[in-house]
Amino acid sequence: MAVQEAAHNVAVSVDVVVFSIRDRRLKLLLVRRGLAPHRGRWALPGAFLRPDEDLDGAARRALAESTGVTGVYLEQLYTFGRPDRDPRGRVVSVAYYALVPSDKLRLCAALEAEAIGWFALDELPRLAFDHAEIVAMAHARLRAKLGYSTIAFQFLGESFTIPELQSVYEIILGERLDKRNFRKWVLSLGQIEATGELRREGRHRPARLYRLVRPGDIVFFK
Amino acid sequence: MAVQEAAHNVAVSVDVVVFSIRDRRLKLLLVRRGLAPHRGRWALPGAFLRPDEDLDGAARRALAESTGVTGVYLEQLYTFGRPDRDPRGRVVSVAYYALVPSDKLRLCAALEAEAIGWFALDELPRLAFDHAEIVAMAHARLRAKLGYSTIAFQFLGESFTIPELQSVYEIILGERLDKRNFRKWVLSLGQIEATGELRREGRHRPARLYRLVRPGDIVFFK
DNA sequence: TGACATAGTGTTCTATATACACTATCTGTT
DNA sequence: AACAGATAGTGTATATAGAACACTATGTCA
Repeated sequence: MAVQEAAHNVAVSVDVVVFSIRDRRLKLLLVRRGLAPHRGRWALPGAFLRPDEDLDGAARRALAESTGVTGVYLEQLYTFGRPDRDPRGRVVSVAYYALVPSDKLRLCAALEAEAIGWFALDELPRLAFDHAEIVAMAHARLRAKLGYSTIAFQFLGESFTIPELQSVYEIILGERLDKRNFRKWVLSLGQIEATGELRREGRHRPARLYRLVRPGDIVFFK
Repeated sequence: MAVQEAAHNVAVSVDVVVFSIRDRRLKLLLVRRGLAPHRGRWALPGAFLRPDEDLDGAARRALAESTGVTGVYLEQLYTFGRPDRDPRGRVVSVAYYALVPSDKLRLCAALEAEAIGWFALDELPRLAFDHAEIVAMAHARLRAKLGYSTIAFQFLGESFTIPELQSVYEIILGERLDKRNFRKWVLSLGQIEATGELRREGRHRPARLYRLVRPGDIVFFK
């Protein structure tokens, strides 16, 4: 290939920041490295780019291999390429982040016995490579996008109650919100509609269920 | 290098969308390719990543080599890696965009005789590779960031008048703005202060000059 | 000195965001 | 059956931000 003559050769990897809400906290999935470098340290799930794979495909593969999860929201975040970021050689990493709804997590419970763990964002272990920097950027992007997109709905199943959605916002933003104002705001977006069903849970009044008007789409507003 | 065993080898390039305002229009700099593939077609200025260079450094080098411009605002945009995007082989391109103030452009007037051109965004020629896609994403990012950052000031010199700043917004957004509301808004941000000087230009009342309170910083608001 | 061109200035109205307290409906217990 | 406990659901008043809108000020050049 002609391009290889002019160009320095580099390995390209993808790393994925996998967010989910568990135990009413925002957590991310880490894998414990079995090999050097940084053996035994926690790291983001990742993979090297394969010859006929595009970047999104490599990120989906890395996610599926570590969690078994498919079909979730995935977005490219930033590309990290400091020459010394990997002691094995020149590795440029294209970072992604993924949002996994809690109900998809039960599917991969079997995997959890292995070297995989969910960590709250404020209780992260020391991470391999420059992964702490990647996580910080992913967290900032997630918080920013909450305010002007339907990204938060990706943490919930197909149908959800407004209090459930509110708690997603509260957990990610780290602050309590007024439930009257929240309900008014979310309904004014025109993105959700009542299913007509109720969800009963606990010994109290059941909540109305809603669904996205355009499920699967991420909508930007304002 | 151990990493090369597991990893497919890829060439990494950077491509830079260089924006500037010329003749009261938003334009971008393109270079005419002298070599195959896409010989003779217009393309974004770019470079292959060198062994000891980080990604930002490669982007600054590509910018300097094509325009002679240094010290301008530069931001990573997105990474493009479709397997077939370059017929020479596997090339992953980390795209950047740069904002060049009009007064820096006079410095590289000599270069303009060569295979370099400035093109208005709505009059682009057919571009090489997937560069049209890169340009579209850069333009969208630029417009979005206008509303919540001081990014627009990067198109102006150290001191500027409020009508000059307003025209930057109008050119990029493609719509006229009310000058009373614009002035009120921009002053309310607290990011600029009057220098006390005036700029006389043309046969009319001179305008007050302003400067950024924190020159060099890009500030995000709201 | 008058024509012309752009700079600079305030107020009103509308829409959006915030603050805030009580009633409704279910479960489980006595 | 009724009561306690828990969360769902509702409306109004105030404050803030954005939008619409027309005239005066100050320079140059003929």
